[in-house]
Amino acid sequence: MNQTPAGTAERVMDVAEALIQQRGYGGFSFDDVAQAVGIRKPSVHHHFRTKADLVAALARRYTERFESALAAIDVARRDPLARLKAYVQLFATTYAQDGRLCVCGMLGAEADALPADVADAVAGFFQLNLTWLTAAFRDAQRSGQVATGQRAANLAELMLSALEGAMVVGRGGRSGAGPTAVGKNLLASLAA
Amino acid sequence: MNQTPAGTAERVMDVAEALIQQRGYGGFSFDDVAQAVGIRKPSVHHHFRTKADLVAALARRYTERFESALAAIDVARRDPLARLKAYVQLFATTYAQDGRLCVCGMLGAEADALPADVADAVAGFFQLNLTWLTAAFRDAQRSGQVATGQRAANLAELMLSALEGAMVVGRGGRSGAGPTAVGKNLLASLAA
DNA sequence: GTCTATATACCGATAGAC
DNA sequence: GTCTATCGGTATATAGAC
Repeated sequence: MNQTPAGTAERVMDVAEALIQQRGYGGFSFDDVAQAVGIRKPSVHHHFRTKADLVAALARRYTERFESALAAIDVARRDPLARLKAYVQLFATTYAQDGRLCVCGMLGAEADALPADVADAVAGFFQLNLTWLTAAFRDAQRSGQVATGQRAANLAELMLSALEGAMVVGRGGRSGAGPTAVGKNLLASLAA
Repeated sequence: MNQTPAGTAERVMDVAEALIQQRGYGGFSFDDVAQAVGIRKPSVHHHFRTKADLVAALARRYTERFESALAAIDVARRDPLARLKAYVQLFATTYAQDGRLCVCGMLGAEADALPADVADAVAGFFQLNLTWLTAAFRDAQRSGQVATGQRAANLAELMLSALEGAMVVGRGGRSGAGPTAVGKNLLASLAA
């Protein structure tokens, strides 16, 4: 009647996710994960046959959670600009955890070295974000809160790029303020 | 009288640089470099004692070349906005080579997994860029080409973040337009 | 300056007992 | 579901001949 101790696979993904955010796909091993979870390396393989399986599953879970967060913003906020500000906060919260990068930002940088399944999951994350942001900017332009000189899809890519890049610059350059300030400054610059 | 065949160390750095731009610090080995250069692994160690030495030297060379490119822009262009457009082109040229990332953008993402010497070199690159961009935006604001609502230092971080992020999003998301379009759209949005 | 050979460690992954 | 033991491969790095 007792199946999985209700959560080992999830704990494995939790640990692997944090390691990817800190060191990247090539920067962690099954042994790292095993030690942090408190089991042995073959036990990790029992839950995820290969490293590609583990990271692809983790990237899909990350994307699903992000999708839920976006849906929650749509429910909680009706003001278009308030939605965009809440979106920035999503990245800020991640970065506030010891300077952790977005999982798919890190994996996107390493895209050339990733298994196909993982690269596909990363592409799905970016597509999800661009679609949501495009709609949000379109609404913000219609409500007169964002200038209409640029196409909404272009503003979406600009926003996503700025936030992903702000994490990289903030971490690599040490002095960078991170996604909170960059997102805030971008929205201020785009105001109608 | 014959010293180094005048260039093996440089060829090693050339190859390692391209591999980092494609796969990251953890994604290439001395053997990869040796094969691409056409020598054996211990010969690479003869020129650079450790991997950290190689990558730190390579990152410093990259920063020096970037510094020269910035100086060349200052000489060739007097118009502040034209200088910013030329800056965008620096990133666009890199990305146009098979979607190569900025060396320090890639290394910045991996910062937590980097030897101290390498991380220091990466931080120097970002600092150089932020300093130059801050001066360029300050001049563009004074000439009336860029809106004055934001501090020049904040616009500098926004621009650098957007360009670094555009490479990550463009590569990871496949559909992304890359730094050329993102930089152009940002400058258009910031116009006075 | 380049080579062969090697030391040592770690990697992802599997076999099979409990 | 977790374990011990291990395979085969590759990593960084060094010793010493040419």
